[in-house]
Amino acid sequence: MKKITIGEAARQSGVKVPTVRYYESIGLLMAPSRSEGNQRSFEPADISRLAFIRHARELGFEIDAIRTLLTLQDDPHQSCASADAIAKARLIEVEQRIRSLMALKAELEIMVEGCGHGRVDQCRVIEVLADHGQCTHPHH
Amino acid sequence: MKKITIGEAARQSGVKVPTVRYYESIGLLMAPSRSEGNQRSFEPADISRLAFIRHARELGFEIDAIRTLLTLQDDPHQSCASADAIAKARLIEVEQRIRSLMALKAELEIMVEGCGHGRVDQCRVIEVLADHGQCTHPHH
DNA sequence: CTACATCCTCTAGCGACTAGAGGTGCAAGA
DNA sequence: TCTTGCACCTCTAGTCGCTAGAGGATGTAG
Repeated sequence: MKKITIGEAARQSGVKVPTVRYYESIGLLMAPSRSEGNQRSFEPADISRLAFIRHARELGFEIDAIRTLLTLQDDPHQSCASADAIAKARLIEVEQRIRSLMALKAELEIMVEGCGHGRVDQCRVIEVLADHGQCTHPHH
Repeated sequence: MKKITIGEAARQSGVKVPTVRYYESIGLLMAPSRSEGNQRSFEPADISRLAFIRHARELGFEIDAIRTLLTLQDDPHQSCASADAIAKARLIEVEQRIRSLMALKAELEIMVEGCGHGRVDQCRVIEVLADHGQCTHPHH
């Protein structure tokens, strides 16, 4: 079997080298075997696992959630109810975040549009920040 | 003049007590005068400043950006071009974040809808995570 | 054999707080 | 007046998910 270095694993999975080591250190990735000269030697399964982690991180799952998802993946006979619950919770988070950001966007637009590019004492950006009561959408 | 304790300042501004002290420690808030017994004694202007900071934080501005916005607020004769630029940059960030979250939302919905609530080996949540190629929107 | 890239471990730092230990101040009730 | 008990004080360390750097070992190509 060919030896996969940490650099190669990083390239193939899209996870950076120090991050791979970090994942190993927090037990998200099994410590791989080592070469004569103490260098990590990964297997194809490790690359898949890293890609899984990376994708889950991109979707905004927290490390602890990923830990659960990984143990589920490791045992395919389990019920996927936990995985479903984690994904649903994340979906709700994302939906809330989007709503909140939309409100912020509206408020920022008012600030930016109202700015007459003059002096600060006429600036709507500063003014709106100073007085929350002026927000059209007090969602936060 | 009445003395405003840190607890009162926190209540009125909506910033937590330890956070007020933190803001003082990083120089975002002038150190207030102290009472006989070494307790902080705030003035109404400090409350406004804290409310300003809190609002800006809620809008997602970073501490450094807020520092700039505060110096602008302190000198109303300056041009508000910087404030405008900061707000515009933040607006662009928020818009990008919304777009990205919409893509995530779509992907999470596919995962959750596809979940048959059976065993993990048929679970779309795990499957999609394991294979990024299945994403309909590879925006990330 | 000599560069040079890549690897190793270890520690410290990022942002923006938050938690906790261990101690002091102060107002109100007995 | 004393005591209870909350609010205050400083200081350090922890949170999350990495990232950067020091200082050294290994592996490969010319």
